[in-house]
Amino acid sequence: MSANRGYHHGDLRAALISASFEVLAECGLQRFSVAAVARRLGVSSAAPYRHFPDRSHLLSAVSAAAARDLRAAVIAAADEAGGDPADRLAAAAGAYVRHVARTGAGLQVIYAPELYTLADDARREHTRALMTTLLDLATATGPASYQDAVLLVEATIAVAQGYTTLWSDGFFSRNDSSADDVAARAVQAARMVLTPPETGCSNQTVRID
Amino acid sequence: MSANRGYHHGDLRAALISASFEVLAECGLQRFSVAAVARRLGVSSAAPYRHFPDRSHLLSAVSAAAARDLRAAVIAAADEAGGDPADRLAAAAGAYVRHVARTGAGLQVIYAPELYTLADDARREHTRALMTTLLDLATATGPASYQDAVLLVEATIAVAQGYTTLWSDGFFSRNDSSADDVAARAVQAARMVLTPPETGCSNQTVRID
DNA sequence: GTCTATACTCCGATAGAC
DNA sequence: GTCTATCGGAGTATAGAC
Repeated sequence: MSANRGYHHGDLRAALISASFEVLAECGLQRFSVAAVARRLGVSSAAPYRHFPDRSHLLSAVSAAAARDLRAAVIAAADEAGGDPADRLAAAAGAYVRHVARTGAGLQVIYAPELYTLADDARREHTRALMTTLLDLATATGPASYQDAVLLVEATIAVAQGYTTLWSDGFFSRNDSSADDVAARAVQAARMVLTPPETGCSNQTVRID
Repeated sequence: MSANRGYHHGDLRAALISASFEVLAECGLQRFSVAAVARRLGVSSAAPYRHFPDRSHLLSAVSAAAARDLRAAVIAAADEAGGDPADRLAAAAGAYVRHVARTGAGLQVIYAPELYTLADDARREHTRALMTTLLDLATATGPASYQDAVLLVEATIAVAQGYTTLWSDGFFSRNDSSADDVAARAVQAARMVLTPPETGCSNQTVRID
């Protein structure tokens, strides 16, 4: 995995995907460029095109990897959250915030419009699995219908994405809020969106601690 | 300002700001360019630089206008929402979604990192007024502290921004969901985040109706 | 498989004519 | 105040050497 002598990488393809996450985390999708990824790896700007026909195909591979990793993070967070279905779904919001803070590859990347026309079965499969996982978590909370389960997933993702955007756009002062702080706030907010207001609700306002 | 002659605009400065919103709505901040704004107005790519020293200063003026318009929309939506403080704050989320869908200038533009170093008193004043308005709405819901009011504003904006991003990134199928549909969902979700779960809560899951 | 070199496009910004 | 013309830089992508 290290930079090698001469000019060769052991596995430039994998290295390109990995480095793409770093570029995304630092620059965002807006300023993502194949050239920047190549620079980061110390290879020429032409080298990536031996492994991906164009920028979109690289991004598609990144999207697939991001969906796979995010799904794993969501599952892990849900299992850590315990048995309550709403807690488990809300935990997915926290996993999302932390994942995007770390990798820079959120829904903007995973569902980037420019990838929609691309035929990439691996990516399709990973994004489908991610959505299935989220829908399963939502269904477990006992919505009245499949439609409602979809709305619950939407709400959860919207909360997570909202806090993520606020954080990455610098709306929070970076010094005051770590990614984990923001993730905790997202979980709290998601939990409230998902909570049928009846028994055992203790919070009066949105709080971190 | 000046008279119209030949290719001239009466007020190119104002026209540039207005056209910037259209470019933002179509391309997003990522692909926003001074050149595209000029093209849209049928003027040369050099013309904007007679009115703004550089791209950042144009964006700063756009940011100020966006903050002013968004604040007006928030106030109007709150007044329409009636007397309940939580309803009024939740209505701000809907106003935000509709505003961004229409103008393309959300927090990513209003609080764009590249504008932070710029000294633009007009913009500062408008963004400050917007935040004050939101904090006033939050304070009216009776948070335990100023800190909590800030957190309520954050939660409201996060929900609104989340639904907005999901919509603009094509996560919803455009055919199934209009901007107003999405705004309604955002209001519903925001209302639940803001609701202390005690009396009179009827919704079991997130619904539009 | 990676390099160098290059063609092309787009953008930001400036200079000078009118 | 706007135009034409132009420079410099960055990015995508290709061609051909090794």
